[in-house]
Amino acid sequence: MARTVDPRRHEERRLHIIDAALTVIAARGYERATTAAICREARIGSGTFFHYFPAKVDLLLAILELGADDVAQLRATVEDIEDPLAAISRIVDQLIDDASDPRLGGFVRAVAAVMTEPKVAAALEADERAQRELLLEWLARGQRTGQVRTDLSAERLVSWVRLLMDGFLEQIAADSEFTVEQEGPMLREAVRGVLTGFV
Amino acid sequence: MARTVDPRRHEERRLHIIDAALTVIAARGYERATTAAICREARIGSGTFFHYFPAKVDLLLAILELGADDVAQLRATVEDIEDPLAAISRIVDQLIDDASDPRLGGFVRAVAAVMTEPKVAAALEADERAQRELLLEWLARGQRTGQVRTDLSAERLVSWVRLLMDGFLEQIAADSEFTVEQEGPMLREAVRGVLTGFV
Amino acid sequence: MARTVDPRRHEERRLHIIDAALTVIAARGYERATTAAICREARIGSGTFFHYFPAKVDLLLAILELGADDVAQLRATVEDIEDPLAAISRIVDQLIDDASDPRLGGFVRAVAAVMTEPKVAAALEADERAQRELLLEWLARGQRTGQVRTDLSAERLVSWVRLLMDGFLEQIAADSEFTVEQEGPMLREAVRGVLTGFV
Amino acid sequence: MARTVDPRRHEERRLHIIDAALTVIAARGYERATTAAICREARIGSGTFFHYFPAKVDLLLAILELGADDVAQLRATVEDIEDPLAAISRIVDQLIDDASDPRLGGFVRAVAAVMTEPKVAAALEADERAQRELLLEWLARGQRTGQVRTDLSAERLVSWVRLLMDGFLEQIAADSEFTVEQEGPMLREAVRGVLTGFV
DNA sequence: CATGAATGAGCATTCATTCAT
DNA sequence: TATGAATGAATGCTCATTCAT
Repeated sequence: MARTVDPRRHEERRLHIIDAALTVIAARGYERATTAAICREARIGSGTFFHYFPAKVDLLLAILELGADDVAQLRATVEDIEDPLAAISRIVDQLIDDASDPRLGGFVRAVAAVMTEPKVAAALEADERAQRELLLEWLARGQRTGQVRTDLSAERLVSWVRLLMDGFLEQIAADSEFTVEQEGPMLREAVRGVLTGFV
Repeated sequence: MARTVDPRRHEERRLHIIDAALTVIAARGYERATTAAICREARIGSGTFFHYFPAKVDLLLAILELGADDVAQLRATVEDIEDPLAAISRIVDQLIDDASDPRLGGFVRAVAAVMTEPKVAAALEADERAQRELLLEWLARGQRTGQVRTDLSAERLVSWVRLLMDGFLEQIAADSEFTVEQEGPMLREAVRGVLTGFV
Repeated sequence: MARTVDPRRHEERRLHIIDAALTVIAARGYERATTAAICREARIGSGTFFHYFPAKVDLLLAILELGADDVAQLRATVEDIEDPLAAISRIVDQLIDDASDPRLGGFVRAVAAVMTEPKVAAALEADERAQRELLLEWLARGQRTGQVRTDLSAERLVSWVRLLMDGFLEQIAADSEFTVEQEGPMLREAVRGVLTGFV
Repeated sequence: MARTVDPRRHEERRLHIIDAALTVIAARGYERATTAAICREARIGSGTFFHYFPAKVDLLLAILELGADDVAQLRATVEDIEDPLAAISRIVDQLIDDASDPRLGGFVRAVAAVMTEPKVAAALEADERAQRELLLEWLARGQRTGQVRTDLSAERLVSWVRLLMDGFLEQIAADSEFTVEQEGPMLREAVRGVLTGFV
């Protein structure tokens, strides 16, 4: 009668726990998101939790992994776009889309606070690098086509686009008047302003 | 008639602990900054810590209080400036100055992760409000003088300036290539760009 | 469908901890009965302790609860007795029985020292009230049948019976020559003396 | 200019601290009566406290010492009385007098809870022994004169008188309706009842 | 003498993790 | 596989006591 794992069910449940964790971590921060609270939210026993994740930190790592996947997918999505500025716009749109999940801001804050943990730092850095690389390619291309200013290095421009994106997420999280719907377009404008120079 | 408290020494020591705490909290985050670690950094006994702060959270509150004082002082500093854009520039310069302390970024992250705590949330909101109000006044004045765009409300513009400032701090903390010296001028430029439109 | 809680085992373990606590508290007093000492006595880990009781004080409350149950049971036991004096005698016998547990005296002392704690005070008052009420009913009945003196109010008589009972417990605890076996009968006699007057 | 101790002032202050301690200990119990609270009550600095008492426990010991002195004084007071029953009555009266200080009951409870401490146990036992001895002498004398029952050993009778006295104190402390004024005479009656047999 | 700042041992409690069922 | 009872290391905090002024 011993049936081995149903991988589908396993993955489904794993994602269910991740989703619950996202909710709890975004609301309380990583340290205050106790495994007990996550299990309650996910309606599972604590034992089950550790069936799916060897340790609490691995749950965080799994979420970051998912983020890395998203970047890979985004990279594929924009691959076929011709116009560099359009591609970058698409990347920014993706952030705006993601920011619609009200948990994202809180989660990003939460993760930032655990950067000490070497494993988290590594995962985060990989994520960061992937995102920067994606931007870097399109910015460099834009510079080559003359659509993006060249008085700043592509690397610096990446940092500034990231600055806008991070700042955007933070404002969304911090200020209830600052809504994705209203400010999303402004973000696009600001990114374009940074890339073309403010004049 | 015995010697009683020397308020000077008391305040000095208090600031010493706060300084040590700033270091540890910035490096590890609030939760992981154990009182033991802070005491070690400050070279004091645990009893001494609680002699100066009734609870760990009050230390955090004290630091935020210091931040509120800084805002008040900044407000006084710019009071006499005539040109609104110059005043705003001065405010941005202050941030750039503050950001030279490499701990600030980590500390801001750390605080963001504890916003759950009602007392911290209240203090943070007060801080935030003070900063926004200061900006708001000068932005509104700038709008009246026609130096600042008026197609966006002053409130929204405040949010965008804050977005740039928060994002700047985050990049400073996250990216070692992103230095205050090099990017400070760019921040001023970006703020001006936001306020005048990126035409 | 995994095995869930076995309520029987849970209750058993809970009582085991309570029993250990009774020993330690009686010996050292409540404050000096550290949770660590109780855990050692019960041969459990500190985590287990707090698995069964949310806080140390709740353990004390649980013990007092048990006492309240005993009073309820005693009330039921004497319910069918006809003769008021016999019923009161039965109540006194119960105390004498309980006093055979050498820990009782120490425990009573220990509890008395924690009466500051509001929750403890409330529980203790409830206990006290239950005991007084039980006595009161039978004393009043005894007064109506003429077996109990009526020159003192039933309430005052209750206080005096309680005085004897509390004093008895205290002597048992304090004086090794004062044994339940030898002095129990004398207590019965003294109670009867109080109720009928010492002519 | 160095003047040595003024013994009068020293003793005065010492008693002042003891008085404050009595208040605090009676209200909170010994463990919860922090030295800080006692110092606050006595309006002295914590350093001063330890000038007068080497350790907190020594304060308790000093209070018990005072109790022992009272017994000695009581012994002297009754020395000249002829009638044993009158002498015993005088001893009981002393208790009733002492019980007028509403702190006594709480203090007795508090001390009972610290009996673990060997030094306290020793002091308490000395106190206890002194009181018992005083009673014993007069009870034995009463037995010899035929005024006190002889079917119980003098030692047992002592225990019973103590039982009444302890129980009286406890009721005073526990029951606000049970007042010294009203119940004092009843205590005298009860003691007499115990000594002569309840018939 | 009087003071209170400084100390650290000791305590209650939390929480990630293990494991028998 | 899923569960939750059991665990103990780690943490924030209290408080008696010391000592320089």
